[in-house]
Amino acid sequence: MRQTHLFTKTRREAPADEVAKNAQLLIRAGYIHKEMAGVYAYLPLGLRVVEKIKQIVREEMNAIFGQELIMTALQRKELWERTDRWSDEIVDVWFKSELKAGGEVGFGWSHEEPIGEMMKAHIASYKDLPVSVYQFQTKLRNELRAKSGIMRGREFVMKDMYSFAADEATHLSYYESTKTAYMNVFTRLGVGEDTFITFAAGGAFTKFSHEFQTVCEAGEDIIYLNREKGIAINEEVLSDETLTSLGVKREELEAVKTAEVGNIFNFGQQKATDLGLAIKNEQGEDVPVWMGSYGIGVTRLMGVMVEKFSDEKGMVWPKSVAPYVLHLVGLNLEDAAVRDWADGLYQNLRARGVSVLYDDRDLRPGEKFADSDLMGLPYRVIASRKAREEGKFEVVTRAGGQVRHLTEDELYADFDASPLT
RNA sequence: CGGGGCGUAGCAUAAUGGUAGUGUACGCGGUUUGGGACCGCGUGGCCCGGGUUCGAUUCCCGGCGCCCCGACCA
Repeated sequence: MRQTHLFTKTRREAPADEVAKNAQLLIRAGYIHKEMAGVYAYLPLGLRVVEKIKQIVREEMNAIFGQELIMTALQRKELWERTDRWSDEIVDVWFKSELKAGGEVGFGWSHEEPIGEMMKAHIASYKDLPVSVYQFQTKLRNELRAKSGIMRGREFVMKDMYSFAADEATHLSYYESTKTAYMNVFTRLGVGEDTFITFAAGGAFTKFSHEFQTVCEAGEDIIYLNREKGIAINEEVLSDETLTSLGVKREELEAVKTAEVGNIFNFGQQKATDLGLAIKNEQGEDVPVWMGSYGIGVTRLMGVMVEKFSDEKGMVWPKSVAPYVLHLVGLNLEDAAVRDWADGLYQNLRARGVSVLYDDRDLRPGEKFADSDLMGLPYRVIASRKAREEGKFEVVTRAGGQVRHLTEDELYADFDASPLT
């Protein structure tokens, strides 16, 4: 992408109404646009990041036999009444509206009920199971107080997956496999070492659910961590009873501020019982299905990554999710010979499949470097008069600031050894 | 939902009971060109409604919006 064609531009200052670092940097760099409190649009650069995160999640869900689908944003009232979750007293984040023809609809804040209901039409026997389906949906939640930029909005993208099994062993084994898949996701995003699976409150159906908490100063949660034993406990379930059952002492725990990036629930057979979702077992008897649900906050993760991967100059994206991997910064482009040569380099990089953003704007170097730092692409290659004359490019990594000087062939060899796509 | 704060140009800010200045961004011209250069000219603004007043961006009331702390977060 040529930067002269890129929508949008960077800005020097963040809006006064944004305090959260993630929103400030994402807005300044032109990744997102604030529509209203807790509601953000994703501009071309931001969308590329969202899509990259989604693709990693998609690959890991597919690896545990998840099948992607997409449910509807509008939901039926009767469905939620059946599980007693339509009332605003019970679920306080509903957005609701009315059909012109009469009748109420809800805007999806979760899809457990609709998915369960839909399954009734498609599974009837133990032979149809197990099955696991997932989607990326924009969830709508009427939060009383949106905050922390894109980390807690009223509209956000979430991956939610639902598993259905005929027997407990299959169900529990699947539940366990999602933990591995989730950790794979977080590792690929570069937050694996800072993400812990915690015991959390699980509602009426299980003693505990599990949350995936990433260490992050901007987070809303506090977890108690014992790194040696690999135990992490949410504040809300920290009790003597919990500690005893886990075999840890209070003084062995370290309090850490975190953001919840994932959450998995084991519903057992209760949810299916509530929904009336049953199958025939091998004896021809009707039995409720074993269900689980598994969420990852895609846009929240993006916010967490900005919070963690940034410095005073701007964002520092890891290769796995950067909107482009390489920032080709052209200098001295007022010199037609330099420009032609830099254009050629850009074309060569593209031909090699390198994900490259080419700053072909006719601006002073300082401004280009500042923008480049702010946007935070992992590698910067400088194409200047000097580079052309010396036959070597300055290649800088955004994260560590390492500087290398490579010839064009060395540059390509470097890419071929470790493709920067 | 309880408490606190704030709404002036695309963005950031200043002053003011007598219709508003600066920076940045944007447009034009010129000088510049390896870390947000500079000169000149130009475009552009007081959240909405009501009240007080000769006159309200300013004071008062209401609304709407935004931010923070807490509560909430299946």
